[in-house]
Amino acid sequence: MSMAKPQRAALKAMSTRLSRLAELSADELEMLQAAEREQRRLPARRDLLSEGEPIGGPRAVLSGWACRVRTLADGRRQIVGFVLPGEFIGLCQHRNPLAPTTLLAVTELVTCPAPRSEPGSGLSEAYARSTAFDDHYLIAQVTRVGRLSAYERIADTILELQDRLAVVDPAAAVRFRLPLTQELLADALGLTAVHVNRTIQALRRDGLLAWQNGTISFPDRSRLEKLVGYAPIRISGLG
Amino acid sequence: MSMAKPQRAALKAMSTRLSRLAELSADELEMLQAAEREQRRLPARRDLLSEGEPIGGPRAVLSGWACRVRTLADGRRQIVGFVLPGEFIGLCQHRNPLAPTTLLAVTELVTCPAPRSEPGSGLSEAYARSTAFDDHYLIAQVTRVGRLSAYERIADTILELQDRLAVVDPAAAVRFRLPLTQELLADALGLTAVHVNRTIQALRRDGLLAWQNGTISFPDRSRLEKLVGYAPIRISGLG
DNA sequence: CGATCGTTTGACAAGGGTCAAAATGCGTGG
DNA sequence: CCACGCATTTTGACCCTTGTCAAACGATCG
Repeated sequence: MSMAKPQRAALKAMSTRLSRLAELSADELEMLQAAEREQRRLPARRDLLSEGEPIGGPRAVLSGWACRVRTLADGRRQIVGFVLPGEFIGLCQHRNPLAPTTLLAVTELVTCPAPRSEPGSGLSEAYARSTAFDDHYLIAQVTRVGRLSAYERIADTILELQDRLAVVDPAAAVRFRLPLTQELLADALGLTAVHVNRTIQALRRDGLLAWQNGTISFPDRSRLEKLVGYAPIRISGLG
Repeated sequence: MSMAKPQRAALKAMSTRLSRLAELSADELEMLQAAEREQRRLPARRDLLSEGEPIGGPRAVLSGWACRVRTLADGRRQIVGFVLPGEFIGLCQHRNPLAPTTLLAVTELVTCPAPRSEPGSGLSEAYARSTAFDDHYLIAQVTRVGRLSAYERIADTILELQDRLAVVDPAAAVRFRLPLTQELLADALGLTAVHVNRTIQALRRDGLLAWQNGTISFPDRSRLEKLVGYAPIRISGLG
């Protein structure tokens, strides 16, 4: 096998997403693109970071999926959230931070460093907005797991994931690869894999979800949104 | 009854907590104490802020409890977290932020503005650490609601609340007032009030929880901690 | 072509929800 | 001090969603 080295397609999820989050200067854009060339590659199913461990500098995911996991003493697992292309790991304002969760590569992963920003700059605004989105995702996760039925949880999650993917890859708004096993979904949703399986079948039967070979699409997205009360996230006014 | 006007004891939860989170300069401390005199009082059971609404400047809670709520279209409610004395509302780095949750006063509430900090200052480090704690609380909340049994959820929550209260009020480490109805607890834990009630009775029967007239204590805290796998939060190394 | 991982199915169990009513507590006003 | 009204807690009976255990099925990979 030919490991590592460069790859053909340029990966630019970080700069793409950040420039949608705020107005960036030409300098900042260039800096980001330079950072995107310092890639680090990681095999699937590997921990990038363990809970309680000191965090290295902030990094962005350029391709692949990661998830943030809490594992209990008896082996129960809760996935607290996913990290998608263009999103960040370890964005943190204070000194000597420790990882609040373990970070697990769901698929093979390409990451790059997230450059430092000047206070008051466009880039720092973009980071701040990214952080605000992360916050919303966590809040949405609490609500999902706390108050939605299994049926609603699954739909709501996948709807959110589609929106997040589409920020960086417009094609995802039509259909997208979901690289999750039903067991991972279960761990994210506070369910068991068996029940996730049955519930997905129900969604399919109801004509609300198509999931073939790991590719997702929604036959009638707006009906589904209404049914589970999904609404896209807004973090700021005048935006 | 003698309502309102000033109050006897000086409220200083904000400066107390912040100075435990980082080394503050004398100037900063003074600024905080000045801010603590600009109090705003709010009756219990009132919204301070609604989901999706523009946020005013950041504020701290000086006394009383608030909670962050998501309400679904059909009336289901999820409490995403609590805000205790010394903790913040609307700490946010980006411009024109919208509230991600509704903010509800659980008890009567006294708040004050949270002064701006200079980048790189001790105060800004303290804010950053406070934010990191908020993050942890949210992550813990996901894990609780996603993977713990009712019994564990209740214990784990109350243990966490005790630790958080004790930051500002050492006496809370022995026993403290929990101003929550069983219904509020239920909405926080993704349970029903009826089930919360039965579960609390179980905790009492097991000699793990004493709850009389709204005052909580733990007859054997370390046993309880082990039983539910509770561990205090650490956000940073060398700290 | 076995091994392994993920999905699917079935039968059954249990944790927690629902509904309804009784009991308790508490602030208000007489 | 008592009486009322409301909110909260408590109890009981029953039900439903989701979990558990086990096995079969299907893909993918050395």
